[in-house]
Amino acid sequence: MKNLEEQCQQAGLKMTGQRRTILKILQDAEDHPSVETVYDRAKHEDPSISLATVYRTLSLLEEMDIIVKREFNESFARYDTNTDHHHHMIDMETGDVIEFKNDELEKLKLKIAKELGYELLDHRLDLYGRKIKS
Amino acid sequence: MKNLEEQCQQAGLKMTGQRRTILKILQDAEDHPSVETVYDRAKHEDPSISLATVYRTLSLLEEMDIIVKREFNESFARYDTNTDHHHHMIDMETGDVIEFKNDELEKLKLKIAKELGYELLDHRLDLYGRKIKS
DNA sequence: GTAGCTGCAAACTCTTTGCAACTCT
DNA sequence: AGAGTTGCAAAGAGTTTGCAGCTAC
Repeated sequence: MKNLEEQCQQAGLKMTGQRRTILKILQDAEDHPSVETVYDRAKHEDPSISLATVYRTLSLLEEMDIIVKREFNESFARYDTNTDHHHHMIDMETGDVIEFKNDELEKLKLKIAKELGYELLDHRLDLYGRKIKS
Repeated sequence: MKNLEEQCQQAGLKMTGQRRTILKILQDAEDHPSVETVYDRAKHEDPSISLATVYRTLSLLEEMDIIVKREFNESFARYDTNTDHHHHMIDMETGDVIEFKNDELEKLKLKIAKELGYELLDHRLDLYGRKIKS
């Protein structure tokens, strides 16, 4: 993934301490953190940071297509740092989110859209399951 | 689709006027109404019905697996009266939601889950697109 | 008669926003 | 210096809940 700080600077955003903190958290994130999670991690670095700033920054980054907002069947949103096209397997016991790609699926979804008479602009596939103990 | 009123009665629910009203609306619905939409339609039949009752009834029906709660990328939930397994093509220009089924997809999703080491409990595929003018 | 249901209003959760103070450039 | 950013607290949307009265069984 590209350097987020550079991308933001080039877009003309002011690089404040709070933004640097949030960008670093996103860059390092290997999960799909909620706003609250980003806020908790940020407070660790900078205890004075506010939740409002986290909300504002994440919305901003989403508009810039730097991160993607995801709404699984939860009461809150999560953010996805990896903007490559992929899908999600959600572990219903632990809440873990596993990313995967699948070429067959990519072909199939185009075919389905075409059959319905639509040009495909976006899509999502979320699988919900339970880990099989082996 | 089976008669909703019967299903509810058999489950031991009291058949109040409000419930009858809501069940009729769901039975007749050909779309994926939000809580507010169900409420609006219900008030038409019975102006004294309350939003809280609509919320309570829909949650109840969802727990009984009579309807399915859907969260598209909107700030509110919709309910799906058709519990057959199907997916959605969302028209990004009009907001229309088209249902479809696809056997190939059903097979593929099972295969993917298995490869990831998961037992599949639920899933969703939403396609977002624009109608092709012919 | 009574368990369960209802309407109302208050409360709750997640998110957004107005504003005065502050800070990057 | 000035536009953009921040923290705070208040407000907003959507949803849930406690309670006293009501209703189906």
